[in-house]
Amino acid sequence: MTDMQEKIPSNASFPLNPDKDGRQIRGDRTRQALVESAFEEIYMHGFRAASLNDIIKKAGCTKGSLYHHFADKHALGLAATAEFMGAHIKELWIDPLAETADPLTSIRTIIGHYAFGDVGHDPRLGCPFQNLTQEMAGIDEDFQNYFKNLFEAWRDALVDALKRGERNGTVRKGIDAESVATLIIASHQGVASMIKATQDEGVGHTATSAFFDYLDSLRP
Amino acid sequence: MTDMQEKIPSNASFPLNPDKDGRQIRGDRTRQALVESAFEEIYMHGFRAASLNDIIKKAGCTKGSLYHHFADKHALGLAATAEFMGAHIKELWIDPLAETADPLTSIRTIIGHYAFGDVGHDPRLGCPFQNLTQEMAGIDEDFQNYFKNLFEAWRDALVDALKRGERNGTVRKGIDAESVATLIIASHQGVASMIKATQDEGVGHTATSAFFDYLDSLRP
DNA sequence: TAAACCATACCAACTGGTCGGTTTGTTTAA
DNA sequence: TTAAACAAACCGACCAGTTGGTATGGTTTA
Repeated sequence: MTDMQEKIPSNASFPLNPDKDGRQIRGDRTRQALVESAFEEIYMHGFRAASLNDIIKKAGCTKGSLYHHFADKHALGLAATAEFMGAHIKELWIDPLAETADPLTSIRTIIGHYAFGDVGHDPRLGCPFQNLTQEMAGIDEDFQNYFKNLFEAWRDALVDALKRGERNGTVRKGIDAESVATLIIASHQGVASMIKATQDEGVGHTATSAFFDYLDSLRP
Repeated sequence: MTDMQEKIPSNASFPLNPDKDGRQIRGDRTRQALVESAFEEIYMHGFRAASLNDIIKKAGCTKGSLYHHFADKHALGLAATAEFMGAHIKELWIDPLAETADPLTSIRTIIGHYAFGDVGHDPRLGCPFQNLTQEMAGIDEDFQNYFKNLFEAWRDALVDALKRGERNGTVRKGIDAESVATLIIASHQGVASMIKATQDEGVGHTATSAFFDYLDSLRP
């Protein structure tokens, strides 16, 4: 259950050999189909409301396969979460921030991606991270820990980039990088939340305008 | 079901007559107990996970009473939502903003209440509005409409106050009041969301510091 | 009496999870 | 080169428990 979380991300080399249907890769394919359909069902209905029967239907396998690969629903959900959410935050936030010399511009670009809806998910369905976080926080320790770690990595990437900006003169000196980083994430999450609440993407554009002004206020 | 939404808020004059146990007020009392325990259960477990059996147990009545007063779970949830959430937003935001001459200071005070946890709910359980919004938005039209209206009233109160501040010189002229108001709500919701996600109230204090700086940047 | 109010027993649908058994691919040994 | 032995992968009927909701009859009050 706990080692599941560490085991999942290491499936990078799939498909190994799509032609030969060996025992190993057949199992891997079933498992991958389960994880993918689990993520979709969880994203659309939430973890608790996601039905295992629907998940296996979408994955094209049966209960037996599911419980061969995963101990229980909890382990499946954790696997799906780790595989997709971690990758999303890493690709869209952590990696771009890691080396940028001008963090405020980078952040503006990233937020712009969200505002214009090319981040791979329907904004009206909410941010997957936000959705699951709100549902599972406080009721499941394993999900809780995963969120906490992911959030810390996210915020640390922002803090590092902001401090780098302070040193090279693209960010006003004297700001509290941790505080600003936290507010940036919170604002972003909040906007996603409001878009979902109102089912109106216009809210995102409206808020983004003021958010960009805020970013500018952090310039020297 | 739809008229329920309009019927609920007009119970302002409760209790009517606690001494005389007439038919009318006996029913009102049962109904009120149901609405209250429904709100608590929904707040703690979410709407879908809230069990009607638990609700009637906490309310001290039975299924018969419940389905005498409400058409179904949906109507009960809507009633509880309208009664408690609407009142909360009105008391904490809309009323104080309605007449203030210095909106930025008022907003700072309101956010301060949340940051120091004296708003009547455990921050780690999340904001009730935020919780329900995230769960029900996009899957239930009636809840959706209620959220949309409440959010608009909330934002309008902020916009009016900010424009008033622009006129009387407590707010910098030339800001986009709608945009700023939207970002303020989003930030606040986002912070609540992050506190719940990390189960760490310190996040609120950290983010609030940067948020106060942002408010100051809106001064003349 | 009539109507509002409440209690109990009950229902079909669905939940996550289990289990005995079958299929399939690999390994071993003759 | 076969065939036996083995284990991973898979199947689907089934389980107990819970859900929201209903049917029906009794009680309280105007």
